[in-house]
Amino acid sequence: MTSGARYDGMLEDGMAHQLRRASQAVNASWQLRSGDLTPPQFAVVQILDERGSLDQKTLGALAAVDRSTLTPLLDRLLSRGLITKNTDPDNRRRQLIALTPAGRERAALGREQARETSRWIEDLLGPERLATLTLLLKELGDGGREQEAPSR
Amino acid sequence: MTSGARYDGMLEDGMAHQLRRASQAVNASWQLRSGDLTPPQFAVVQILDERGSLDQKTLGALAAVDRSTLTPLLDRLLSRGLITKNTDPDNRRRQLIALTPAGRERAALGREQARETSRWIEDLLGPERLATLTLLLKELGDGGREQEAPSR
DNA sequence: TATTGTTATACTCTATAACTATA
DNA sequence: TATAGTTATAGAGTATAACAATA
Repeated sequence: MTSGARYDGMLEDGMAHQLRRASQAVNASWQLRSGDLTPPQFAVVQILDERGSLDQKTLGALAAVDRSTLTPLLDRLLSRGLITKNTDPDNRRRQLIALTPAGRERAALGREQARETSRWIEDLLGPERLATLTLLLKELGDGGREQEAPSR
Repeated sequence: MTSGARYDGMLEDGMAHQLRRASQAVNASWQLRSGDLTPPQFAVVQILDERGSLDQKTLGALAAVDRSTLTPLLDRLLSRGLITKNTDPDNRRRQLIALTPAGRERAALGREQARETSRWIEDLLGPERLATLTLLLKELGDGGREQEAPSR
């Protein structure tokens, strides 16, 4: 579990490290409750629940999952009976992904579990700072998409 | 504040997802510059540079890396000539890890690369919000350590 | 008996490149 | 030729459990 002392020195600069540590904590809290859905899996299920049937390209973009990662991820959800996968008759290159009834149930449960994790973080930081953190993370996540290649 | 009032409106997609997306962005920025050191590898190298020789248990705790993850991670750094590994004569169960001269050079380069990533984030968020984000992530990371295990 | 680290095992994420089948 | 998705491949992180060596 990697508990114990923390590093507080020069890694002040290492945002990647801070993000990783924060993720470990949140993921641990999440996993305590969810157990059987990883964060990207949960994202996929939530998005499908919100938006209905989607092709893989759209789904992958929304969930921030690479297409070559998405295929095996969907395979796992498929084998658990949470989603269906059907060729789009209008464009037979596309696979349309949708939640099964069991998938929709799992999504609803997941939302409640996410709320619990949220509450846990709120107990730690307070509601205002949780809102601030969410906002900053979202900006960081969005901003990163527009990153330009390095000049070499 | 009303007792039942919780901040659960904006977080339907889940904090884990936001953290993951932010990590993707920062890791991409980091990888653009660092290329050959993953975030946990970098953490290990930085810690060794700052604190000198450390046994694996201490090192793993500081870097937030599980002991069974640390062994192969160190193997990779070892095969790249960045660290040395020697049995502690005072306690032969312990392996003392230290940076080689090449490892110290890599650490110095890594600090500069981390600073560049930091600047990139600062350009995105501004200095004040970068400081806020760092603080909140640190609290979140620290807070997670105190999470109790589930009763099973 | 307890501690330190290794190994075996398993799962998932991540991404590049080559490939299939459509369009 | 371009697009959607799959597959092959490779590398790394994550963790649990069993184990050896040492204390």
